[in-house]
Amino acid sequence: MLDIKLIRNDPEAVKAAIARRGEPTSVIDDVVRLDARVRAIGTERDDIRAEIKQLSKQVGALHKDGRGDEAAELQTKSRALGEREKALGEEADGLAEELRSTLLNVSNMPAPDAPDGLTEADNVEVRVEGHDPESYGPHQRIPHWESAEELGILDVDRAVRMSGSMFVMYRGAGARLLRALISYGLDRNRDAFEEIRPPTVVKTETMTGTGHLPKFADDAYHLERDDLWAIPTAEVPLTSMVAGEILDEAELPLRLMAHTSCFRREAGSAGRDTRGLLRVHEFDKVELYSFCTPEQAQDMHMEILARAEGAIRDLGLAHRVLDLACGDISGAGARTYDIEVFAPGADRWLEVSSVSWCTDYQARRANVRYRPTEGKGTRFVHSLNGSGLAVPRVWAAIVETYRQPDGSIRMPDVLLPYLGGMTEITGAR
RNA sequence: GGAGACGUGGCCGAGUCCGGUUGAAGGCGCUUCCCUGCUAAGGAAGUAACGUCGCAAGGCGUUCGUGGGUUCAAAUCCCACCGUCUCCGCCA
Repeated sequence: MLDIKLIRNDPEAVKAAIARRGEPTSVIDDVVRLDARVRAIGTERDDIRAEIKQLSKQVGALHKDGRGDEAAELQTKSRALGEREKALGEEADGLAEELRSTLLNVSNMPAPDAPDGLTEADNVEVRVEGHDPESYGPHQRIPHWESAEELGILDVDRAVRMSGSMFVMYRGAGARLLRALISYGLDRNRDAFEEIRPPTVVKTETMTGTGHLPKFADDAYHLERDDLWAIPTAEVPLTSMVAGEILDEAELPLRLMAHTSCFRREAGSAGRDTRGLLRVHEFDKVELYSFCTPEQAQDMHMEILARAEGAIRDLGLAHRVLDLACGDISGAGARTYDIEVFAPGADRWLEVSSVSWCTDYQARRANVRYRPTEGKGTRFVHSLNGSGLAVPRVWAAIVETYRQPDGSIRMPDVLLPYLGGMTEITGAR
């Protein structure tokens, strides 16, 4: 969430920033109004509390001296104050809650240099690499859901039978390729990132802490009996890892990475992208994540982008980098770059990574701070995240890009160390 | 799943039975200063976060796992939840 003090001091600037996303700015006025009332009532309540504390001390002293009558008098007075305090308290709490929930629905302010525009059509293409539409042979123009099924390395029908539509199953060499991609994705970042294997199922509290609830409840899987949620991304447990903590500046930047399954109901996109691996309910992903100081954030954003893009580039996949327009940046982000690979068979660009700089927006909500080495007090950290490797779509792009005229699929060189001598896929085994 | 014990500041650890200047003894750690040829030892002072008011000094409030309740007053009493530990059962 946004800094209430910033809104208080300069509501117009905040409104201007929010407007760039195409979101209504009237909520800012609501926030300012609520905030003023919360503070006014809060001050009054605090004064009464202070008075009650004073009286209570006196009561104690009087009892000790055996002056019960005088004490009883003060008690009556204090009791009356207590009722007033309670009433004020309820009002203050109610308003504070309203303020908080209003504030939670305000998205982060886009970075000043994020491109203008409200839709993905306004995204700015930063660069394209390795893409030449003329260069693809007819053998590469076969969508993976056809070629992979034919080779027996992807089995959608049976997965659907056991789990429903939009679930998939990899088999044989296909499963091995998937596993190789995960190891590859983790290993190439091992120089700087700590590998985490977090739980994939978390409490309601945890999902709420990262802002995935209540807003995206419809998009997440819920285990009702135990009131647990399947994570939509490793971002959830990674953020929660340090939620509420105060870090030392010396430990920053904290770099974390995690491979997990990610679960998404895709409630809003039923019927779209249903073929093959374009959009699935459960997928593997290697997530890169960092907490750092505001000063380190810019470089860290570039570092994560470079690492995510590097992984795609070294796999030899055609790809492009987009600088997202304000209106297309997700709620917590201030600046986001997307990486899309080109899948020649499906004949379309597939988003495989979204690298976001969330400034202190997430940290404020999760309450992650750090203690500066110089100076006193605490500051909120900045958080950044990006998919290091979203497996299914990369898998699909490899299967399509590396398909040979004879129908076999050559393996990218960088994956060979993970494939135990398998240089091509000619069948499931 | 059953039975029991427990959850206090950066850490260890008193206080909880018998509620009252206890935001919390003592210790460790850390910071600054003194002493000292250097280091160690020793001495002195300081050492939570957040909110709010204030130019500031500082005042007030909140926080002893979390949330409720009782009371003039709660770390202390009651309830619920979360978590940890021990024993038993079960089990990859």
